Amino acid sequence: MRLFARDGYAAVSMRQIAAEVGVQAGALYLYTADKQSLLFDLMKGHMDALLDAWTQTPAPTENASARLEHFARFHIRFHAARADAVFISYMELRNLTPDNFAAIEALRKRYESELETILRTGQQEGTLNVPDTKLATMALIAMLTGVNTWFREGGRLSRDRVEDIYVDMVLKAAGAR
Amino acid sequence: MRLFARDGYAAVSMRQIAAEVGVQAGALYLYTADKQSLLFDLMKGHMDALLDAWTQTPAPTENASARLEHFARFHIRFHAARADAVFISYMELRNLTPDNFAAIEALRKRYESELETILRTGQQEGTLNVPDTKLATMALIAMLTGVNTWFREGGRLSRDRVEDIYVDMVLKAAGAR
DNA sequence: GTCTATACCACGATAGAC
DNA sequence: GTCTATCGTGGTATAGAC
Repeated sequence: MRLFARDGYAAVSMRQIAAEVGVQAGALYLYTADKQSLLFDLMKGHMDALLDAWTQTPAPTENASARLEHFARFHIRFHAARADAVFISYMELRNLTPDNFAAIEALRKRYESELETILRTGQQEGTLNVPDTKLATMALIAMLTGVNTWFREGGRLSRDRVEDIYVDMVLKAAGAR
Repeated sequence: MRLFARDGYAAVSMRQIAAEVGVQAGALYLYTADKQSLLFDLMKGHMDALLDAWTQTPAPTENASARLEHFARFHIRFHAARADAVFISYMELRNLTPDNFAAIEALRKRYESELETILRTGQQEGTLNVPDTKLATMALIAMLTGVNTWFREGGRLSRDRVEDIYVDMVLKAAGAR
């Protein structure tokens, strides 16, 4: 995972991976069918963990605006804690075989639909005001996941402060009242 | 550019590139020093074109809120028209040599600082309200560039409608009054 | 379960004929 | 300016000894 995240799937050789874990290249094939499976298993594991974690986090019941804040905080925290897996899951999609790609894509859509449901509910009950729930879903996820591209521990702002600031912008963008 | 965008720099061979343009692999080296230069020149060309286009677009003078809307529309339009170059410029950064990476990074920072200046001015004059100009810069750019990951011509919404909706969310997120 | 050795292939880049 | 041919290297994956 570390090597794929740093150099990219196509640029990492099985020999390098073997060296990293302290065996010879041939021994890797006792644990994985081929290089492609290695990539797919990493991505699948990440998406499963994401959906599991979300399902098991108790959501606020008051209104959709509170649930949106809850989602934003969950998203930032979960993704910040797994920068390598997140990076791979966005960057290496094109290196998946068609079947594997479809499987990962389905999981990603399931996660996105969780946010879309919140936005649609908020629109209906009047606690949120988004011009288009589908576009707002994509826009907010892109914004939140973007934290990973620049945030580094020990910088100007703490993780919690960054989270608060992004939550503020997310709620405003979604017209929370 | 098309091959790099579709399969990734590391996965595309000089032989494939040669076949795409209708020559043999050896002939490519009459036009480029090596594969790395090919990537760098594509990225450099894209960033130069971006900064040139922005500099040459007349910006509104009334207030920062108007300039933010102008920036958002410019960003979406410019990036939508060059999906391949944008994709490469974000995905292949790690395949640049350190020197080449630094050169591209400097250009990217120059572009980001254009948006940051708008946000800071708006904060001072009171037409915008962002919790942190640096974070808002990163958040808004991530949101706007995200359009490219899902937008396809001929879908549910026209390009102009998508642009309007994103502008609405950008202005709200930046606390435009 | 891990090693060494290797089959087979494709890579980037260059040389030299035309 | 483009071709064919090739150099040297390194890729994934497997075979078979231990």
